[in-house]
Amino acid sequence: MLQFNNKDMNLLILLSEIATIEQLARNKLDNALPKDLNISSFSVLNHFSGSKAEKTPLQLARSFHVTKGAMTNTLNKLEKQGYIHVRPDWNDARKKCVSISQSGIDARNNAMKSIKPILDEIIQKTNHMTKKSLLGDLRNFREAIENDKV
Amino acid sequence: MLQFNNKDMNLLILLSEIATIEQLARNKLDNALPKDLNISSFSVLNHFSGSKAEKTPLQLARSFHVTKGAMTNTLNKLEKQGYIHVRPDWNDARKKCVSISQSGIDARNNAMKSIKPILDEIIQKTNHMTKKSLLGDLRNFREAIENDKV
DNA sequence: CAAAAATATTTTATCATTGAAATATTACTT
DNA sequence: AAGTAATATTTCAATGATAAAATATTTTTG
Repeated sequence: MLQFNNKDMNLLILLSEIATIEQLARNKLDNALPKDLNISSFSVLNHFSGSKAEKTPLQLARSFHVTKGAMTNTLNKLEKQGYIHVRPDWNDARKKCVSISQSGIDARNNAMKSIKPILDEIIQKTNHMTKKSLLGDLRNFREAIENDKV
Repeated sequence: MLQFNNKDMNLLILLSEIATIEQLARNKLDNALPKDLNISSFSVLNHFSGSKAEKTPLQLARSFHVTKGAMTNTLNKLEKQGYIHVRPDWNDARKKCVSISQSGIDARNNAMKSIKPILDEIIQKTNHMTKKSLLGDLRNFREAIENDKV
C-alpha cells in the first residue's frame, strides 16, 4: 500500500488547521463588521491607518496577496463609498495613487469598534498561549510559502 | 484621536498572517493538484484515507467548517467522478452515507504524489522552526474561535 | 527613432462559497 | 394520533476571488 511520510501528513494537517481558522475568523469578522464593509475593504482601510502614504493598486494587491482584478473591485467599492482618494500618478499615466480619506478613517475606526468584542473574546480565550512565538512562527511559515513569485 | 490597544492590533496582524498563508497555500496546492481535483475535493478524499468509516454530508460539512450547500456540491462532483460511494441511510431517510471508493483512494494517492514536492519544499524551508508548538498552538487558537456554534 | 518588451489597470468568464429558502423526514409533545 | 419542532439535504441568488485577455502607457533595445 502506498505510504506517505509523517511530515507530509502533519503539514497537511497544519495547513488544514490554518484554513479552518481563516474561515472561522473571516466569517465571524464579516458578520460583525458594518454591512457596508467586508473584510477585504476593511483590511485595505486598516492598512492605511498605519501609514497614510499613497499606494498604487498593484502595491496593495501584492500586500494582500490578491489578484489585481480583486483589488480593482475592492478599490472601486471603497472609492464609491468615499473612503479612499484615487488620483492619477502624474509621472506615469499607467499608475494610480490611492490614499485614505477622512471618512475612510472614520469608517475604519467605527469598524474596529464593532469587531473589538470578537477580538477581545479571542484574546481572552488564548491568553495562556500565543504569548511570544505564534505570530513569529507564522511569519516564517508564510515566507517559506510565498518566496517564489514576486 | 481614537486609539485601539496593542493586543487587538496584534491579533488582527496575526489573523491577516493566517489569511495570507491560507491563500498562498491554497493557490500552490490548487495549481499542483491534478486538474480534476480541487482542494475541497482532495481534502474530503484525504479525510477518508485516515478512516474509511462512512460519514454523512452534514458530518463532513462540520468537519471542514463549510456550509451544507458547499458540501453538497463537493460530494456531487466526487460522486460523478466515481471517487466516493453515496447510499441512503436505511434507518433515517433524511441522511446519506458517504464513503470512499477504490478509485477515490487511487485518486487521493495520485494527488498526494503531485503535491509532495510542494509539501517537501515547505518542510525543508521550515525545518528550523515548527518543531513542536505551531500545530498545537494553532489548534488551541482554532478552538478559541470556533466554540460558539455547534 | 521604431519595434518589442515590460508594466499597470480593467474587463471577462468561471468557480466555490455563503445565507436563506425549499423540501423531506423524524422526533417530540400533549 | 396530530401538530409542532428539529434534523438532513438540496436549491438558489448573490458575492468575491481567480486566471487570462484586453487596453493603455512607459521602458528597453537594436
